[in-house]
Amino acid sequence: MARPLSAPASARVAIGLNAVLASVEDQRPKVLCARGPGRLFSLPYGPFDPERHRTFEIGIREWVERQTHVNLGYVEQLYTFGDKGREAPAAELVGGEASDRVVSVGYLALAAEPAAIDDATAAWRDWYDFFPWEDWRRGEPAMLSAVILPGLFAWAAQARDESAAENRRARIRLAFGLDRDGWEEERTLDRFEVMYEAGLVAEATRDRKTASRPLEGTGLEMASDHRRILATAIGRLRGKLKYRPVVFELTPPTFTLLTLQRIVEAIVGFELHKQNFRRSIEQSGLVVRTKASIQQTGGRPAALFRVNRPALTDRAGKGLAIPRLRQAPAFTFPGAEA
Amino acid sequence: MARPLSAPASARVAIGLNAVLASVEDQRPKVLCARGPGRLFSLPYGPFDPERHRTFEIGIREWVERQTHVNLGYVEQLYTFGDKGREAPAAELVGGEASDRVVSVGYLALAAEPAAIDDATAAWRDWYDFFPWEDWRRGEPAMLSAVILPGLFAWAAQARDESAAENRRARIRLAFGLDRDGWEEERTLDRFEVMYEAGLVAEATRDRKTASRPLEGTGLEMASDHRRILATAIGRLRGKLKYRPVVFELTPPTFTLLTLQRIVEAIVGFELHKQNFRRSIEQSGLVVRTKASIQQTGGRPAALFRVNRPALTDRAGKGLAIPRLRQAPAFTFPGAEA
DNA sequence: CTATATATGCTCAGAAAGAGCATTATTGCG
DNA sequence: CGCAATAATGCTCTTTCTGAGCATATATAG
Repeated sequence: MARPLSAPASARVAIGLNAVLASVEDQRPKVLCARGPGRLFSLPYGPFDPERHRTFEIGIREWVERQTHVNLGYVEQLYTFGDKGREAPAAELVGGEASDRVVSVGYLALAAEPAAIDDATAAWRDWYDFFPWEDWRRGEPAMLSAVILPGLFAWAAQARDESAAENRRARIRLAFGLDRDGWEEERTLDRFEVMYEAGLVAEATRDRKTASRPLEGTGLEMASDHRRILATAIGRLRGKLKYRPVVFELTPPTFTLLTLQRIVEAIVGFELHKQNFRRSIEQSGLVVRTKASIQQTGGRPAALFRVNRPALTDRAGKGLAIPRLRQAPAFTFPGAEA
Repeated sequence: MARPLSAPASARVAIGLNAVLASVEDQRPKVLCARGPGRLFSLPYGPFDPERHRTFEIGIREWVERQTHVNLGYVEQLYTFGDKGREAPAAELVGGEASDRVVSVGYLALAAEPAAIDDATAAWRDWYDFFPWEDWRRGEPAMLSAVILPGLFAWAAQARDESAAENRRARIRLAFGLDRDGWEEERTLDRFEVMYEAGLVAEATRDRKTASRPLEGTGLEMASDHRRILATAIGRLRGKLKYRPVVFELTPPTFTLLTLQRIVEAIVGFELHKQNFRRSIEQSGLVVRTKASIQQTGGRPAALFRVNRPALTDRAGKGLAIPRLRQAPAFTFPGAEA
């Protein structure tokens, strides 16, 4: 079992740090974007400099905070992306020579509010601009059954043999909740990857040279594999909500329970049962009622709450209950499936 | 917002792949270990060669399978470790010059059974040799209240001010379940990190030059930060069991429900309620009863089950229920705490 | 045949989760 | 002012999930 202490020089690669800096504003989940090569949106990216940064996290915090003046409350490593071909498009712009391998470590960071960005090349974007099919707050997104699922089924049908086709169908079922489990909001990445493989998103046609054209309604393209990273981040955040009290990294100092609910809904992408949401939040002990209350437009004034900081560290083990409304009616699988 | 397409040459680093290859044999969770420098145990390690491997996962599979002849069923990226100082000990062996930064991407892999290793320098070890306090199957490990907690409390008491001390105490409470939530098996990494910071494990005394001596009963030392990686893997696997049917990567082709239960218990580190475990397994539809049965030593013969493969992909969304027995009586916090 | 050791079947109680009804406060308008 | 509209809050009910434990069935070892 070889254990070389250092890799051959040929094996050196550059490491980049990608940040998905998320925030919720006005019932919209936002992500900080830059304009990459070819005017594509991209995630803010900074090289990791081993000379200056003792850890990745220090590196990420430093350059994000310096460039955006946003104080990162919460930072979490997402995934390390090292697939070949990630940088292919860039290499081709440069002239077709074999591109340097760039490995990037993706981070998820949360900010309480989308601070003004002083850089004209950067802006906060609603993350559903990139994943319109992920927002079910106003019901099932139309492009799902109109465009995406038909496209996926066609792709499944093109498989070389029946076993491969069944395999593709199973992946579609799982990712899009066509089986008894229904739509699982945290499968964001699975959904994007199936769509990518099926050639339904712009990145797919760009990365391969094949002619399958991306469809309308499959969201905005991003540079490199940034949309995949963003999908990973959304899925991770959606999952994390349930078992860690991370929402409070996104809340203002004081908020009503409905505000809190809207923030959660913006992230998970569907509406919650109001009364049950309050019940579980109040029981959790993660928030405390302040004496103040606030009246929004028409309606009984709402009590203002604030985070119960000590409970946050003590009970870091608990997340929020996500009381769904009636399970969205599962799609029926056209042909071949029940 | 700078987005350099390639990092300066100074920023290049070597990437290593570390594998935690886990298996369960004879009611013991095992991990494949090599003997590192200084005869310390280490995790198998291979350099990532961007020329040869299109993805990390391909790289990991290739060299682990080649060297161990174990077919990796399940492979999952764990975390990317890039902290400075990770390789300090090695560098010092080499002569004290500034060590090259090595970033390592840790992977968790599962194998159905610990295949014979043809390499004298490698061996399967019970992972509780490294984390004896994590095995509660025969009740609370003695060294916890005898050695570890006292050590941690002493560390908390040494904090510079009361606020820092309370902070340390909160971390200890959370990691070791001293508060109302009780012991949470998946907090393996938190526990190890607190112990490391408190100087209770051998790695801590080795890495700093300080004189705090590691205590008896705090497990076997590993090279570099491999024990941290292993702790991450154990925690991840323990958590994953609950929401993905990964156990079946560790089972023989056919097994009794008790065998399955023992495998789960080996991983989570505590005993389960037998009847409730069966109930949930049978309801899950993840296994099917075969006609065969088997009689072990004394006792009614047990039905043999096998995995229900189609259900595994379809219902990949569900994990196993972990029906705990009576919550282990929470420790009481000495002094200062209730 | 008896003592033991499991495997299996079932029941019961309490907690958690999903739904929906009823009441209470405010604002905007005739 | 009285009424409609809009939320915020309080509660109840039912269904599931979970934790525990009792009872019965089927082997093996004397």
